[in-house]
Amino acid sequence: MKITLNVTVRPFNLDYTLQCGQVFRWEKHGSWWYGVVAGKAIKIRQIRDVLEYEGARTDFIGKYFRLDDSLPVILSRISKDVYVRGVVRKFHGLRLINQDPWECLISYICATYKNIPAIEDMVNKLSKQFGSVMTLDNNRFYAFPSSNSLSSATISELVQCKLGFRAKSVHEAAKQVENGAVSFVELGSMSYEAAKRELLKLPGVGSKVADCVLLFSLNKLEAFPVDVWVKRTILNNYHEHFDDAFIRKASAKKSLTSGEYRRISSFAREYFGEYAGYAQQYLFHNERSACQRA
DNA sequence: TTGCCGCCTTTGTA
DNA sequence: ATACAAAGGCGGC
Repeated sequence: MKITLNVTVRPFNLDYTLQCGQVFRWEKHGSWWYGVVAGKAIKIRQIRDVLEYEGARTDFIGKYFRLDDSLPVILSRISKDVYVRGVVRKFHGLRLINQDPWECLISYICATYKNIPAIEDMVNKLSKQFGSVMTLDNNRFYAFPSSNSLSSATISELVQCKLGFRAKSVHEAAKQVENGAVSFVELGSMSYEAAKRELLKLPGVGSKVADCVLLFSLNKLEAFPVDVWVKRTILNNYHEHFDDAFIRKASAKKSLTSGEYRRISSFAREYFGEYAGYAQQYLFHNERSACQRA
């Protein structure tokens, strides 16, 4: 199956989109990217204007990669100054992905105080241990485990997947999803603020994790997750929007208080506007790629 | 109500 | 080798 994008009207860069650290389960072999989405193995590649794929329907690909988002409009809206304009130009075509909320929630609970390679390792171990196996091009792939399978796993089994202190949160969150205490369908229909209040009730979910779930899987494009990289880039490049005492205090510490988090993310939401989440992902990817480390 | 401290596993890197 | 950083959260005071 193929989609012709016409990238001048509908810009898209598959590599930036899958490499920028928003998803953890895609791997590139040769020119093809392989991943498991919605319980099915998919392969996809991009050659200039053409997106070629197997294992999914066209409408699913379009929805997953948000191909209906008008990137020219979004990028022009968030390009409020020369700095962000440069970053947007550098990674032009990067799109947010519309992830499965359940997988996104567990992935970002695991992401707490871990770097991206370690997160990929944890999520792959969870999938191999608890997910169903499938084959594509003679390679084995594993579905992301269901809420039922993670809620019925033991803590020690989860610890063996290198989750550490996150194991209890993952287990408890899985139980709450499984028993219906949280419904992603309901969250999707709520406002950003209301959905965030609900997510914050889950164990292992604070402001940052909640914003990631809202942005990456619940269509709340105004969400602006602030992790260590985003904090760094905002305080360095937008310091004129904060007083010196705040800059010094927030820069010195590794983790933010909830007040400091709110101050940075609400500044960004007001400054970048309704598509602040897109700005966040471009800035995050730029800050991280400026550093050599994965 | 808010702020600040210390701790929470594990892995990789300098 | 030993220390530090990593898409933070939470309970204590």
